[in-house]
Amino acid sequence: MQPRTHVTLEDVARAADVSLATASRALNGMRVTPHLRDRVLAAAAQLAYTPNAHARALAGASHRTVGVICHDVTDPYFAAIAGGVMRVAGANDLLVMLASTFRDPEREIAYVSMLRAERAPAILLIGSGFEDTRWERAMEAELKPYLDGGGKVAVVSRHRSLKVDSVLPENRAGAAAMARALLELGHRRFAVLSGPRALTTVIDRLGGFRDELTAAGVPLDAAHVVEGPFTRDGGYQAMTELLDRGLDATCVFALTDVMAIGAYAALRDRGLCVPGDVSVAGFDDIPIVRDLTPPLTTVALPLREIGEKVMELALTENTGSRRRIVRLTGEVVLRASTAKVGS
Amino acid sequence: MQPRTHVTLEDVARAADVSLATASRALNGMRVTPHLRDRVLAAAAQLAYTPNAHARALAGASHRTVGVICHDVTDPYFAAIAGGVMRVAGANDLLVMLASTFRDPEREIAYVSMLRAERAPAILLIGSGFEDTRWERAMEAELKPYLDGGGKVAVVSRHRSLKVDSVLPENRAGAAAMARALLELGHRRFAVLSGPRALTTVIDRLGGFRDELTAAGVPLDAAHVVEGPFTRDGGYQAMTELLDRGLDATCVFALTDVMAIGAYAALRDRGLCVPGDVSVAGFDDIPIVRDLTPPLTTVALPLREIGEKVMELALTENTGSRRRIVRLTGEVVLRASTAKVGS
DNA sequence: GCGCTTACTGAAAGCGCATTCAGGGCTGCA
DNA sequence: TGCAGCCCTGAATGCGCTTTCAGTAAGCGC
Repeated sequence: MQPRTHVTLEDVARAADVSLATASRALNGMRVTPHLRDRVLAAAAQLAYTPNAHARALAGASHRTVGVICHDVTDPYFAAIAGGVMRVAGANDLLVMLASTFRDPEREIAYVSMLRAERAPAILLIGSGFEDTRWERAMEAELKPYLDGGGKVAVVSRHRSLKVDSVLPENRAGAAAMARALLELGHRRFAVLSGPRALTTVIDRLGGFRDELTAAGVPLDAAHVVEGPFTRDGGYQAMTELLDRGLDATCVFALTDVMAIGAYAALRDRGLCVPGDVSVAGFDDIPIVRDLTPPLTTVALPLREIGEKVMELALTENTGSRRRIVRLTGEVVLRASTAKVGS
Repeated sequence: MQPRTHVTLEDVARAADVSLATASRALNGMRVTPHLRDRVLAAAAQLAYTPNAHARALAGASHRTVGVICHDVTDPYFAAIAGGVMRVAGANDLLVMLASTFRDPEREIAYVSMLRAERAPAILLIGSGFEDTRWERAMEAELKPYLDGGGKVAVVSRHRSLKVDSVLPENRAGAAAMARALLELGHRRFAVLSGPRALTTVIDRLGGFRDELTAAGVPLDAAHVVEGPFTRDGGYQAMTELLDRGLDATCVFALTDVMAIGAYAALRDRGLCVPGDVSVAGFDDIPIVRDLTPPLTTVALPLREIGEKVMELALTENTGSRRRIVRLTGEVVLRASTAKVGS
């Protein structure tokens, strides 16, 4: 902000002809003679006075801006969760500082540092941590003094090594349930559109899916797992690679809906039909997938609720001695993108 | 934040056995004897010192958190623009406070007030203002002292009465171009899925479309314009209403892509084909519409660029005497959702 | 009407930092 | 060796606010 001078509390006090302390009290709703209070309020309104949040925070009043860090706001998955966070934040008269790391761990840490500097009362980390322990260590180191200082941290889908309150979608169970559902449809030859191996989300979803298949006697060949970034284009590329290799699967499981969208496009570009030629399933149930053609079979996560819960975790005191974990189950939703084999 | 005490600059100075001033200078990269500087830096690292952004802001250093207010982060249109804003913000080492009003004007003003209190160096307003002058007045009143205090404001698609730097998509021209394109395809009977009449975006897009049709001798019957909120469900409802009335149009123009998505669903639920039974066109070109079936004909706006530009406007000084206006043109992109009449 | 409690008010301290203003060590030149 | 001049350091000030602490006026019972 420019060096231009602002209206300060002192100006208001002078205009109302009361002391600074009285003006402060009047503005903060503490007991003040009605007569004086009115004068202060009138003066404040007349001068368009806005208290300086920095001075206020510095003087001890807790301030009301929480920090939220996600990978990418333009991704519907994060947008939906952020929406839930903001609903709860708004209801509690909180401002949200939303940062997008664009999947750069370095930037993520830089953001936490800035949020620490802001003395945000809470920091929310949304989205997979990097299994790469180097970064998780750095993050822990960054978070520790913050927590010691009384800050609150809550996370979604984060690496377990971070000892903080968490919202954990049941990725493993959800993927396993999807495996069962697909097996039930008669599929035996699967391919997986996977994400960066380092992400905990990938480990859980891929692991859950693979283990369930293995248990059913239908092992998943490593050659049928293709990796790509968790984006629409990543899904497109991965699907294309699969096709180039000569896909011999009847069903493709994309670890996220966004990747499945890319897979649809790749399939369409090759003239292949979903689910006629190949069934496709996703994970997350972002709002748009029910409007795809065909609507996507997926594991439905209560995205908005995830956002609400993580904000609530940060807002409520943890009275117990252990960190709290809210587990939210995903439910398989069968839509038209998956067909019975042989039908 | 809790009353728990933080590591302060004083602690660092003491640990490094230098004065407070020297510690401050060392940390801020000003000239200090290397020997002392190293000691300070080492002490800071060792104590996990994080400068208090509030104290810093209060002491005069400009602080680095800009405010962005949009209607709804979960809407891909706003998410895409926010993405652009964040890219530029990130490149400039700025934090973004992103607030979602959920289309409540009262909340929008409350957010501006909070941002003023935060002494954010810039406030960005993304999305249609409410033509209802009552709110625009209130917003002006809120913004005036902020601007007088040296704050920067930049807006996207905002009502013209706000005299601030603006990014303006060419809504009117874009809609007119779309009208021409559709006429060229042979369509003569149109329907429009419109949004809240009060929004400037609605006025421009609807006006541009209608005027162009009228000019071509194909007036748009008021009964063929249905209003709904700018959401997927709003589009669904509006389309359904049109269908219930006995739609006799060959082409439906949705004022936003998001509404068009809802229209697709409504049409599908009635067993109607796009574009076989009716052509559909949208506006915005949010990323997902090219993955719809059929891909949506729309007016493509450079959404990310819009976000980048508005952030840049706020970051650069306006040297001229008049407010700056960046006009971005939309381009008609014909995809498979619109067909030639009779073909 | 006097003394005491109660209820507000106002002065002042201090939150953590950037910055100004002097003062002191040092270099360089004579 | 002496003095001007420069650079760097440290003490002190103030940013705008909340909050304590002391003080004063009002209210009450006697």
